Amino acid sequence: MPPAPQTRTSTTPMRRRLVLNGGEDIHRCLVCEIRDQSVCNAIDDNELAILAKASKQLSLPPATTLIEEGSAAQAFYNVTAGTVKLFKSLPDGRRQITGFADVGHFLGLTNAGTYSFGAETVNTVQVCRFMRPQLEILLNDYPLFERRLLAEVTDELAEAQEQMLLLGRKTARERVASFLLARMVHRPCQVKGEENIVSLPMTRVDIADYLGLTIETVSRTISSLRREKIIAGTDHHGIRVLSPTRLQGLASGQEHS
Amino acid sequence: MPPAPQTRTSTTPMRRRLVLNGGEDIHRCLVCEIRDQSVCNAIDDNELAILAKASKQLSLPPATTLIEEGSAAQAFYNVTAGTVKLFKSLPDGRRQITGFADVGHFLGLTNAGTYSFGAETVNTVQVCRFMRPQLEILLNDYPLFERRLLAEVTDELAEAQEQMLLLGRKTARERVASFLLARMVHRPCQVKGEENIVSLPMTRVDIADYLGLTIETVSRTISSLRREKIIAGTDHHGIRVLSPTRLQGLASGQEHS
DNA sequence: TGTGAACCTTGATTTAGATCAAACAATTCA
DNA sequence: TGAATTGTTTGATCTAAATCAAGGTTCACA
Repeated sequence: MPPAPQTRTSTTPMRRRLVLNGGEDIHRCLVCEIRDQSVCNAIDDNELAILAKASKQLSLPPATTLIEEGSAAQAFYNVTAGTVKLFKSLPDGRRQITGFADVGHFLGLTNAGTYSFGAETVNTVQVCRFMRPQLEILLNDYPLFERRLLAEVTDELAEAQEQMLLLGRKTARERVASFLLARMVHRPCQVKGEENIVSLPMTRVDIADYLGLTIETVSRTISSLRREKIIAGTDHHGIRVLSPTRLQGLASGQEHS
Repeated sequence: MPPAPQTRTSTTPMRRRLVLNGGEDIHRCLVCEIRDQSVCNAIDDNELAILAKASKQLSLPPATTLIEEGSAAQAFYNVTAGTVKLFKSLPDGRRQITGFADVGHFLGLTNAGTYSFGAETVNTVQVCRFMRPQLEILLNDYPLFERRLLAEVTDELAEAQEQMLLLGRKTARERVASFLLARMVHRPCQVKGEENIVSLPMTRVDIADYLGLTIETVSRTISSLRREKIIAGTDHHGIRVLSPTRLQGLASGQEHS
């Protein structure tokens, strides 16, 4: 696709020239289907060319390292397709997945010069990459963008606190139930009549590393929920929730009350 | 102390009048000793009267509820003295402390209309309280303030991720070591020659609820570290670290490598 | 379409930390 | 000052989840 001619208006300040170096299709952001799910919806329609130029779209195969733990913080990513796992590790290899970033989520924000976490694709992923200087220009020039990012980070912090409650105080059963429920609520299956299908693109190892359990415990717990007809298996990467109510009760520890 | 006369300059936009309703000493922020440790350092010296008027200083006794879990989000607090614990609970009473906010830290930021967490003072605490509308005015009028807040929340998220690694993957010994080390590093004792003294204003119950353990395990672990001469007790609320190196090794799981 | 590798499940056994129990400080306040 | 209360330590026992072990599935690709 040939790049469309630049149609900057006279009101655009000169320093925005700095971001106009991507060489990508400037219509990319205009036609982006998930824009209103992400921080990019803070940029006005007639400024989207600037956003497109500030970022570069990348398509990444499964198990690609996006961010190496401890490496220099150079880029910021917005996920437009697929799922990325974020994690922290101990020297002996123990790993904790701190979150899954799927469609509409960003990753790579940090104050330090180096990333304190790693990031790897779970499946085939599309991201828009913003290099740090470009990101800073966006933050400076678009107050709404900064506000949106603040809101997004605040939400992530609330999610992290919920996960601390899970890791510190919930049983294995409660953890698995919480996980399935959260994925059902936050990433509902789009197909009609299939609302209660939870997609699990990640492996059991990833689920275990997210829930602070072993793969054996995750597997046993899922089997047990299946035996009790609370869930039903479609295949290993999809689960149908038969009783959202019971799952909800389990997740908040109200099994025997 | 009588309130000093208002000396607003002619450049102050009219809508800032909205924040000029505190009736407090407008010099409070100017003489605030911990201003440069907090988000307030984003406000220029000659604008500090606005900050003082936008907030109200409160002195709170130990065990005061600042934020009720699930209550309407009406205020934002900046801690200027003492320590506040933030927590989340399950219906049956299990509790996870998600962090301790001490001097210089803020609390109460949320996107939702209600707080998803609770907050209670550990000891005698001084806070500056900003009501939501005032906070929003500050965010709108002072880009630096907003930027500083974004940085602060980003840091908190990184801390939360570190805590998830602790809760999900560390042993009791590693958790206690990490906790002592983090408190030593982030809240160093000011007294000269006493650099390795860690102050623990919270009870064992609080430490246990922060580390995802029971009080018995916390107590036993501290006793064991004392027996091994890695730490020495001053009293129950103070610990001297005898070997920061060994503690650091323990905290990152390198005990037997 | 078959074969190896990666992934998942189930069973037996072990263990770190929880729970139960009791004594021992420290702090409050009458 | 001392009795009550709250907080801490230590010991004995239990258990949820880890570890160890072995099959069973699924998937990629030759």
